[in-house]
Amino acid sequence: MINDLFSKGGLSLDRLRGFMQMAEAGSIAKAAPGKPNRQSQISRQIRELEQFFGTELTRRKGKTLSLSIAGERLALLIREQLQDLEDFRKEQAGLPKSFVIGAGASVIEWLLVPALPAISRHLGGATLLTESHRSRSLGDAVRDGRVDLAIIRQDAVPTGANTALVMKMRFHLCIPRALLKRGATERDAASPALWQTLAFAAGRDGGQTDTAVREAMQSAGVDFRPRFECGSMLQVRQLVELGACAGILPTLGIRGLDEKKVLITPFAPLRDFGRALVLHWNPRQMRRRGLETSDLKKLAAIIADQLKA
Amino acid sequence: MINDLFSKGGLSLDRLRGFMQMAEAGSIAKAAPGKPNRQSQISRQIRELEQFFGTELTRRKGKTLSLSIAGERLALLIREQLQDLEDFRKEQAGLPKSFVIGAGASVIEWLLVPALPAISRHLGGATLLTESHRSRSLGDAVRDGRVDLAIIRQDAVPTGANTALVMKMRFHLCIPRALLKRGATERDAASPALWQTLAFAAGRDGGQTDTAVREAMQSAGVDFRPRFECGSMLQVRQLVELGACAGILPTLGIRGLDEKKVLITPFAPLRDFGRALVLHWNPRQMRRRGLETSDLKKLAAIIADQLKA
DNA sequence: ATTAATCATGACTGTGGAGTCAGGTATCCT
DNA sequence: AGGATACCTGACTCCACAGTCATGATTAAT
Repeated sequence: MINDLFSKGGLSLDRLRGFMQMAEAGSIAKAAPGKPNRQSQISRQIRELEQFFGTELTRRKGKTLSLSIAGERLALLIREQLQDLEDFRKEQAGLPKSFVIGAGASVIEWLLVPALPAISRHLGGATLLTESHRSRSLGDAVRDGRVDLAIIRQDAVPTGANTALVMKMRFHLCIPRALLKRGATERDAASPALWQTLAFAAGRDGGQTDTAVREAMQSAGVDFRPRFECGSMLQVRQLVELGACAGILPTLGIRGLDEKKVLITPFAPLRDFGRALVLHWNPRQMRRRGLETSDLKKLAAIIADQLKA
Repeated sequence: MINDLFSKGGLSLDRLRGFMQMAEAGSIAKAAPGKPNRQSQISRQIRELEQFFGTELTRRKGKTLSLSIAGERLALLIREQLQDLEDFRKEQAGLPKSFVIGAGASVIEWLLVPALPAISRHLGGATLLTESHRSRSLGDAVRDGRVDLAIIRQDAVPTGANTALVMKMRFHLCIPRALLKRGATERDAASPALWQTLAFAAGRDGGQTDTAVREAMQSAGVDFRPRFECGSMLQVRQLVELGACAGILPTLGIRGLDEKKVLITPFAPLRDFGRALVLHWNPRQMRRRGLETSDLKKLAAIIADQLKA
């Protein structure tokens, strides 16, 4: 019976919350940065929960802490429960729900942010939180409910299900005309020999896109030594826009570039590298939070529409 | 964000539990019988929760209390959450889960109890709790998770889904041979004229079975005045077994009756009244608790097998 | 009108647990 | 080796909340 839960002490919402915070942050220290008192408290709360449940919820792994199998399950359970309570509270108080949407930094900036008002509208005025993550960890975040929705490359999603296509991405070579001879054409721009002489900006985030560009250059025979190596594609675009250098930008990144000032042409070596960007969700999570598959497909369409505007 | 839940006080597991107890019992008084102190506490806990959520969870209905729409939802939510926590605890502690199985009193006695060991075995050694309910309220109990499984007449289940057939029930006229002339046959027993002269025992629980029997007698032209009117069919069977009177028993109730002492024959007026007994469950609830549809169908088969033994 | 339920409220006490501080230990980095 | 980092532990304080009792308000049953 449920009353067994209360027959012995050691269980409280605060403890569950403390444990969940540690689970989300990945370590106690990150869960309470700069607050050593709270750290010791979370440590104790976890120990008390472990006593209550009679199981190790955590495993020492080096000098840091990670979750055991049981801990993973409990963390998932607690997040769902607290979120259900919070949704109930918000609904009763007449407040909008809030959804967390994750994507890479450039996708957020170029695609998601412009679409946020329309998304919120379709979700009944929901509050939206954007979170920047790497593709890899986004899948995990969706799986265990830290992120409600993700915009992510299709190949980074374990299964093809629970996704709706948003757009296909291609790569474009963008060269400020100031760096070219007067009257240069797209044909001129397609020459690797030219690329070798140009100053380039490139990402250096170690992500798939970054790697692909570098490999493509290599196999085109270019000794690719970008003058600027940036932490994100956003910075690459800025440099291109300034006319400081050339760059390879994904479809999303060329919107708003002035074709009079920048020559934009498909980047041939990555012509077949086009990847689909999809909206990804956790079906169980979405069902709990009141979104049907049809809502999600509509959301994907809304985001895709953003590109046409 | 989930942290909003903790930004203001007034939420605690104890309060949620107090509210849920009231919700299950139907009133504060029933939730804490004979404990006026606990009563006042639950009353206060509910008020504090209402303040926390900013909603009325209860409605005064006469001198007693009932749940509002929001209250119903919250109660359902809390029961699920506490049960999930309890399941987690049990699992981690290596203890078996516990399941609540509901049915009518006679079904429990005649069908369910003999099958309990096999059911427990199939559920991995689960602890089983039987609960006697009327058909009508069983449906509700399954719907909101107070009862995990129910054995119930098919026509008492709102939708045909979420059920598996256990058996078909028919009605049998059972007459102690001591009340008949020596050498009486089944044919003799089928005469309404005889019925009129026999002492009968009948249920008087106002249930569908009871009503059907009385109506059938009436339309057979019998002025049906049972000598014994019993609260349950169990008592009817006892009286028949004692040889004190005749009775109409469902298929389940004739097992173990000594045919040498009791003449058992189909009760013709209710020949087409046969009703299916099904195992009924709440799919959402069962998914949460780790039972698949296939498990449940197997359970129904296990219970059905009980009849052959 | 009287009585009995049922729930609500106020005024407490006691306690479990959150919050805080001060070390202590193990591990990693250089 | 020395220092930084991350976690654990013990010893407290303080408070929110469970627990208890007495009483009042409303409604139902007789």
